[in-house]
Amino acid sequence: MRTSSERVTIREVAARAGVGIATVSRALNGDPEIAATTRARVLSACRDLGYKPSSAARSLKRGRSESVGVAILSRHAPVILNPYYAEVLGGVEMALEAADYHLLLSSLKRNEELLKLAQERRVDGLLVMGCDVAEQVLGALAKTGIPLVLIDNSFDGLPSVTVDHLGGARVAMRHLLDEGYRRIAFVTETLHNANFQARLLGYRSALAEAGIACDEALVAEGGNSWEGGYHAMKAILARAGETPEAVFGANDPAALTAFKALREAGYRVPDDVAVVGFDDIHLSAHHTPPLSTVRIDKRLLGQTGAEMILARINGVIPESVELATELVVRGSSRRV
Amino acid sequence: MRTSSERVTIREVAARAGVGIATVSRALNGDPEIAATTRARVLSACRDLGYKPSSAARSLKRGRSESVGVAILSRHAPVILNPYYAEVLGGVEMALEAADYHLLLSSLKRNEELLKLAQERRVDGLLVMGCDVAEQVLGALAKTGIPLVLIDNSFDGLPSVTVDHLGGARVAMRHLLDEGYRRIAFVTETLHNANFQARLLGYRSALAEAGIACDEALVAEGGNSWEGGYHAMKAILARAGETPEAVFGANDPAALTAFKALREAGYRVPDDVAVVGFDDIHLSAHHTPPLSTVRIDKRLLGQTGAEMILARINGVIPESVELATELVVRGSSRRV
DNA sequence: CTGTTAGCGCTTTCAG
DNA sequence: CTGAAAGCGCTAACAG
Repeated sequence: MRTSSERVTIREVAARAGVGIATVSRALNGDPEIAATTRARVLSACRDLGYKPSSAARSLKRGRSESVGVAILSRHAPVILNPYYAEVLGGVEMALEAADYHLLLSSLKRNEELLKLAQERRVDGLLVMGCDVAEQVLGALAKTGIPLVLIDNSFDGLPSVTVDHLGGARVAMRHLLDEGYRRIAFVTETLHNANFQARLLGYRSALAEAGIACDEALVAEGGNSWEGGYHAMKAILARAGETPEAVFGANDPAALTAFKALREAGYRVPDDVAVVGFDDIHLSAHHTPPLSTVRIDKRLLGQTGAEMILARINGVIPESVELATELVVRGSSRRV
Repeated sequence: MRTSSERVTIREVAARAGVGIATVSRALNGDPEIAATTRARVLSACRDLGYKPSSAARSLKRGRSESVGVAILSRHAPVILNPYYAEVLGGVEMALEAADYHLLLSSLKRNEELLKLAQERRVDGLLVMGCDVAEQVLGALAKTGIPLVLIDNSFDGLPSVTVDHLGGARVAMRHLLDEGYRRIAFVTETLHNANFQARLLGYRSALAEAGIACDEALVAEGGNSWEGGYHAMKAILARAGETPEAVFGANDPAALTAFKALREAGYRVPDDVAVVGFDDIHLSAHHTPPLSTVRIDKRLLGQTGAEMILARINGVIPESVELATELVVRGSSRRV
C-alpha cells in the first residue's frame, strides 16, 4: 500500500506526458533537439505531478554533486563566530547560489574528514578559508588532486585568494605617521599566523622607511581570544617606557579591545592615543568613536574564492588573486 | 585510457579482497553476520585502495542524503551576519556533526527554493530558523510533509524550539524595577516580529504588575538595522517628557546602540540611565560597561533544533521545546 | 557466513 | 525528433 507521499519519478512523468523517459530527461535538461510541443507537454506534466529530479540519481549518473564544501580553519573555537569569516561566507554563498551550487558548511571538520567529503563525492570541490591550517594538511589535500581553492591563505601549487596584508599595514602606518604620531604600538592576538606576521612586517617597514627605530616594547601579543588586543595593550602599558601615541591593531578586534584597555587606563581616543585596526568588521563603524581601519572586501573575498572553485571544478585552473585593501579613516585616529 | 585519478569502486575493493561486492558492503556497514577475518581483509583492501563509498550511490539506494538544510530567515540582509544566528548555527553544526549528518547552508534561499531542496531529496529535512517568515511559507512547507523543525518561531502543527521571550522580558523588567527605576523605556528595531512583540508584552505586564502606567512615549521602534536601537532612543529622547531612568532593549544590538545614543546625548550609563538588553550576544560582555541582558543559550537552541530534526527524520515526531532564559546582570544596570 | 542479482532514478548512447 | 536499453555505485533480498 503506497502512501500519498511517494516520490514521483521520471517514469510517472513520462507516462502522463505519453513519452519515453529519455524525452522527459531531454526536456528538463534543455536539449535543443526536441519538439517544442513535446517539451511543453512534458513540462506541464512535471508541474502537474510536482516532479523534481532526484539529486542522488543525477549525481550518480553525472558524477558531480553540485555542491562545494566550505571549511573554515580558524584559531577561534566556534569558528562561525568570527565576524570576519561570517562575512566571507556570505560572499561565498551568494556566488554559489548564483551558479546553482550548494554549500556544505564544514567549519568543524578537519583533515581526513575534509578529505572524505571529497572522496565520497559529496562535494565537487573544497573551499578552505583561514590561515591557521597546518601546512601538512594542505599538502595532503593538494596531493589528492581534489579541486581546492584557498581563501586567505596560500600554498605552493594551490590557487588562492589572498589579501595584501603587508601593503595594507603600510598604508595604515603611513596614515598614522602622516598624522604626526611617532611612538606607535602594534598589538595582535597572535603572531602564529601568516597574515598577522605580514601586517607586522608592514608595520616595521613603514617605521623603517620613516627612519624610526622599532621599539620592541611596543609590540605585543595578547593571546587568541576576543580580548587578545586588550591583554596586549595592558602589557604594553605596564612596561616601563612612555605611553605610545598611537596603536595599530593587527585586526579590528585587537584594536577595539586595545581601545578598551586604553580607556580603562584613563586615556582618551583619539585625543590621547590614536587607534587603527585592520579588516573593517561590521562593528568597527558602529563603535564610539568609529574605528579607523584597513578595509578588506570580505564579501568579494568569498565571492572570488567561490568563482575560482567553480572554475576549477569545470576544469580551468584559476589564477591566484591578491585583493587590495582600502584605508578607512574614522574618528579613532583623527587629530581633533 | 584511464587516468590515475579514476574513482575506486566497491568492485575493485571486492576483487582485491577476493570477495563479492556484497561482502564489502557488509563489512563497511557493520553487518554482524560476517567473519572477523573477512571483515579485516576487506577493510585493509579499502585502506590500500583509498576507497570511500560514493555518497550519491548510497543516497540513491537508501533514499536519504544524510544532510539537512538550514534556512535562516531573518530581517537582516546578509543573514549570516546576525551574530545571534551565527551562534545558533554553531550549535546546529555541532549536533549534526555528532550524528554524522551534513549541513547544507541555505540562508539565502526562499520558499520554492527551500522546498526544492527537499523534493530533490538533497536534504532529508529542513531546519528553519528565524521568525521573520511569512506564515504562508510555513504553511506551504508544512503541507508538503517534509521533515521540518522551526527554531525561534512556531507554527501550528510543526515542532519547534522557542525561547520564553515573555518570561525573560519580565525578569529583566523586574530587575530594573527592583533597582528602583520607574520610567523605563523600551527600544526595538521593529515590532513586526513575534519575538519582539512577546518581549514588549513582558515589558508591559511587568510594568502593570508594578502598578506603573505604560507611557507610550517611552516605547519606540528604530528600524531594521544594526542602529535600530540608536534611532529609537534618539526618538524617545527627542520627544518632550522626562528622560527615562532606564532602557530595556528588545535585543542586545538595540540596547547597545541605544546606549550609544544616550552617550551622545550626554548621559552616562549606568549612572544616569541603566540599560538592559536581550540575547546576550558575544559582544555584550565585552562592551564598556558590559551590558546586562537576558541570556539565551543560542548554542543549545541550535543543538536542540538539530536533534529534533534528526529525530523527525528518523520517524519520531519530537515535542516542541521552549527554552528558559537567564538574567545576567552586568555593569550597565548596576546602581553605582 | 558469502555470492549473485535486482534495482534505486536518472542520463546517454544507439537505433529508428 | 524520440524510444529502448545500458549502466552510474551501491544495498538488500535471496539463495546457497
